[in-house]
Amino acid sequence: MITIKDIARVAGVSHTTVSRALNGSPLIKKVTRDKIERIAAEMNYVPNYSAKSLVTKRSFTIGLFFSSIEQGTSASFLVDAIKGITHILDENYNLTVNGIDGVHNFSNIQPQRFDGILVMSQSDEDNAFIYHVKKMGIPLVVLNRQLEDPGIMNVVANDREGVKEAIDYAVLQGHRKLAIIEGKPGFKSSSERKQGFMDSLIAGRLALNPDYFASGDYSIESGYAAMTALLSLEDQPTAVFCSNDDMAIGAMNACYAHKVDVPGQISLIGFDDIMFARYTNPALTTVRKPIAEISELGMKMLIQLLIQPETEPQQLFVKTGLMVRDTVAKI
Amino acid sequence: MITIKDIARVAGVSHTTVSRALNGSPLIKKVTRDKIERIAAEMNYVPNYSAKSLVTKRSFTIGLFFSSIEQGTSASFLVDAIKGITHILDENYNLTVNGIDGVHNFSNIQPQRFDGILVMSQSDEDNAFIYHVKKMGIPLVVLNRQLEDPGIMNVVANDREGVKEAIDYAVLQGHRKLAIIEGKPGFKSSSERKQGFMDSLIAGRLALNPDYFASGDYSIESGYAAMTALLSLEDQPTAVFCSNDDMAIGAMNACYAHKVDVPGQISLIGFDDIMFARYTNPALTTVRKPIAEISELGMKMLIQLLIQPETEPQQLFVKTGLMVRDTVAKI
DNA sequence: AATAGAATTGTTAACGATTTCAGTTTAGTG
DNA sequence: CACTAAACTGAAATCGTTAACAATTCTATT
Repeated sequence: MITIKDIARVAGVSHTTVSRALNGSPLIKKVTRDKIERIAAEMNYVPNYSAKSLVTKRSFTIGLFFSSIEQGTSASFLVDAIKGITHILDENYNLTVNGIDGVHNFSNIQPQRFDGILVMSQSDEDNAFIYHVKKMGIPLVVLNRQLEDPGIMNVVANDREGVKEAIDYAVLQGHRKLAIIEGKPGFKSSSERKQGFMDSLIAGRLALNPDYFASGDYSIESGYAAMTALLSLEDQPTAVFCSNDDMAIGAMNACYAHKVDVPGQISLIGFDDIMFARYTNPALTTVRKPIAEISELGMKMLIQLLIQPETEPQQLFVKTGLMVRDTVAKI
Repeated sequence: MITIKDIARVAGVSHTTVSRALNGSPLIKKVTRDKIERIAAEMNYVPNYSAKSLVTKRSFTIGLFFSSIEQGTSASFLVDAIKGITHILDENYNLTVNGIDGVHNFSNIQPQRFDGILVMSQSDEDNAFIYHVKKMGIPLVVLNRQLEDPGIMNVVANDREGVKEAIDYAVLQGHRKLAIIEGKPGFKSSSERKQGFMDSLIAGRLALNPDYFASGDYSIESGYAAMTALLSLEDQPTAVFCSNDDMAIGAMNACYAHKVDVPGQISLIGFDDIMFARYTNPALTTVRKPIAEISELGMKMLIQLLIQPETEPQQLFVKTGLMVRDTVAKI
């Protein structure tokens, strides 16, 4: 492996000069810099990042942490997040991916090992991790889950508003009896989406029927079960909002199994707009959650934080969008 | 930040002794080791990995490279792979995730930065990257795509055999007119699956009708288009093998759009067994491809390679399995 | 009690970069 | 032409660790 000293020898300068030339220091004459850069290229020089890190105390790695990758994290989620991030991230930074539930030893999470950390958070349980990162003084952006703490940079979708818009649309189509299949208890997104649902009903002066609040946990199976329960009701709802697309797919399966026509008998609305949403039969009307945009924006904020550690933390909202497809009937 | 020298001062020994004690060297007396470990724990010592890396020339990071994460990589794929790997990987190793199409500068790929590399390969085009890694002498395991080169550790599913088994099953159900929607041209998996398809037909002494070979590219849309073409045929097939589940979903949509009953009029078989396969209507009969197992096994081989660089490369096959569900009719 | 040999521990020099401070050119000014 | 400021370059220290080799302390043997 060739080092700056080798280059220095060939160029007839000190290794200090080489270091400066290669790092764009203004102290170096143009001709010297050009010569050194040429020689470095010719010799296929690649800097040793361990040495760099040791002295600059920067690790050149960004950590992306999910609540869990073993369970509960829908697949498209992870991909879109990684896409959004690598899209922005400088090529000689490393992006590491981990589940928070997989780090048993917080001591590995220190400034020394991560220049910055992105947390794709789904649950309050992540807070222990988040506060550890904060305490360690590592630049941090929390994505996807709205935080109470204004001291942490936070990028989220406006779930509540997005759901309200979707339910408003269903009401506009004539629906008066609307049910919800709720998300995983304890997840902030669950309560936000439920709020959006209720906001719309209240704004439309519609009754909140306790029978129409079915519980779920974001899994396909729970959507199936909740829908089955809803279908067994004396007074069936005409439209059901599912707190994510996976549950909507489960719900659609339940309808299929019980020979209930969608949207003829029951209308369905999902949340997320996963890739398959447009390919269910009929195609699922849902709220698009822009994970890639959230991640991209989050990464941008993190970079900002790396450059200017004193940047004031803010809470940024990314707009959701209603994707009108074929599962909501006009009645 | 506290260093081994701080510990040495407190313990009244040299920093070398501390280093040895903390790294399990047999040269250290038990009482000394115990004392040092106790002090280190009390002082919340965490080793500086940059310094460690600099002198040991190990980076403590493993690179996972996909052909692309921008396109063509189905979501569940990536998640399952990461799951399988993190499951095995030691906690103080970092796992970085990247698209090969995202590395424009091969010079960043060196032994210095990666202790080992896993390539989740889909296309021949990855070869340039793969051979760069090999040339650099970085321990390497290629997953998912079968390589010609016996000099590289390779873990793959037995696609061909898996498909043959599935088609055999369809033939057993009475199907005589079978079509295939092929995968993305240039992908090894495409030709392997096609081969398995043909193997079965030949073994069953069935004719190979050129009209029944429709081209696709693994995308949902291409499945839709190919199925539409197949449906316009004078003499329609009774069963269609789709080279992956995404295309099968597209194909199912095409049937739905053309009011063709599945499996009443046309039977469908997929490949991969993605999470949604069991929730299509009707549920998709498909071949399960064990990505998590492949990744896990691959990671194990890589660890083996890290310990014993001279381990003989081998080609390992992981078994696929036929998931019989509801899209193949008995006729 | 002396001593060889084994068992521990310590000294010092890397590893490959950046950075501080000092030294040397070069250019500009009177 | 001398002198000073600006521009550039170099020497040496430093980052936190491991490792080669040297030195010391035990243990057991004579």
